[in-house]
Amino acid sequence: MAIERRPLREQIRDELMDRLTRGEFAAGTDVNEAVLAAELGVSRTPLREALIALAGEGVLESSQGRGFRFAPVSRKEFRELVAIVAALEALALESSDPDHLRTIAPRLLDLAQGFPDQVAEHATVDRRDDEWHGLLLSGCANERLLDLLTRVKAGMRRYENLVVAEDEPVARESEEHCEIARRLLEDDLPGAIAALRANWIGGMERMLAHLPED
Amino acid sequence: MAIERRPLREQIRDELMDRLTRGEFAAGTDVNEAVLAAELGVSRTPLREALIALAGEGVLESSQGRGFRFAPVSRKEFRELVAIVAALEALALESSDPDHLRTIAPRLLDLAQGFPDQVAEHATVDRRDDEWHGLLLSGCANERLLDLLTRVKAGMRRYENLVVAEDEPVARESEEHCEIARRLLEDDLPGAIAALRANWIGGMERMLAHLPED
DNA sequence: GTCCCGCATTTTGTATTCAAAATGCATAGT
DNA sequence: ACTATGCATTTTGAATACAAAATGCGGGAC
Repeated sequence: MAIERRPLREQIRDELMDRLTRGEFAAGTDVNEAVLAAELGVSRTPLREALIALAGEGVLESSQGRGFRFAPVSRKEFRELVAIVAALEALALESSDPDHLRTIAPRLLDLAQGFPDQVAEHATVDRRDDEWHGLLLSGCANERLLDLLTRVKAGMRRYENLVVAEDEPVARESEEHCEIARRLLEDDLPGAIAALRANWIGGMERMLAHLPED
Repeated sequence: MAIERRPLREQIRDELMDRLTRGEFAAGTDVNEAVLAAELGVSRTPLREALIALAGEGVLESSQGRGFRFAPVSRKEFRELVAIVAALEALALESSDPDHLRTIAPRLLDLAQGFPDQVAEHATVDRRDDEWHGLLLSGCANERLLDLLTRVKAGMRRYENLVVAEDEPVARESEEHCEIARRLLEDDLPGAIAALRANWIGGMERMLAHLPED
């Protein structure tokens, strides 16, 4: 039995991210520390520590005397975040071991091909997408880069539940993943990186189409 | 008179970064919260909040029950950080307004040419380097990217005071900056980006040569 | 009726207190 | 002599208490 021994602030951070992903917090709304702390069954101290950590990831904003609020969303920021993640994942791929990439390529192809047909709800699609990208980057030895990526992606999570789910984009996404995997199979790293960039940019466009105007 | 009205945690964070840059904290050493808080004249609460923020930037590490320590340095991590910053600055340049770049190119050239001759101490060189890169990125509209860059660069600051200062590298740095500026003058954005990457990689090599082995 | 001022209330920011875990040392046992 | 165990001390983690700032409301002036 591995008993849970982590600081409360981390558990709270994770719990808040979970709730955020579930759409329980509206962007732009204030955090009431006392209420939230009571709800979580902890004191304000570790809660505030978690809030500060999340503010560092761009999930929250804070202003003097006014506390924390869930960062407002905007099409502009979404584009910015996608550009950053695309560049970072491209770098991660670039600095991955080519042998390892060749090894995982078949599995990546399988994953991408296997699931597009079966209808899945939004959350499932996202989870599978995360898994796929996780495997793609599993050969990157740059730990700081992987750290940074997870943090930036955390900042993107608040956009996931804003888009209206559709069928077509899922199929498109799958096709793009296949394309990347195929390039890797052929040892065409530059091609794979270009396809990866295209995947992010394309995904962004598709999501922007379903994002409400500011 | 603009009176200082910022949360203590932010002032503390800045003060700690200042001290870190001055080399007052050795990498790998533990933080004693009570002692440091007393030294700064604040309570442990805002100090811990600052420490958590710095941990999010990779300057500190924390482990359950053992508190915070200044993150150990390694040649591996340094290479990782440089790779990240190079990619991010390249992206920033890529997404800058070409007109603006052309406008600032002369000033960049001036700055790069003006100062290599005069001998300057390490801290001055770094500050000037920061200023130059700041100007270079001044046309980037991606706010999240600029934010991220400053945070990642903060994580790099602990390496600055580890290298033994030399004369030759400064001159080399200056020449590379000139090269970048010239490319921008000629409207050669891809060339400028390549030169920028080379500048980071080259600077890394030069610093690595003066970094002690792990 | 509207605007402004001041007070009461709420909420955040910081300090202090308490609890729990880790560290170090001394001692007993092998 | 070396290891292990128990206790005292130190240090962190979390909760509570206190102070200061912001918000909201009601009354009065115009």
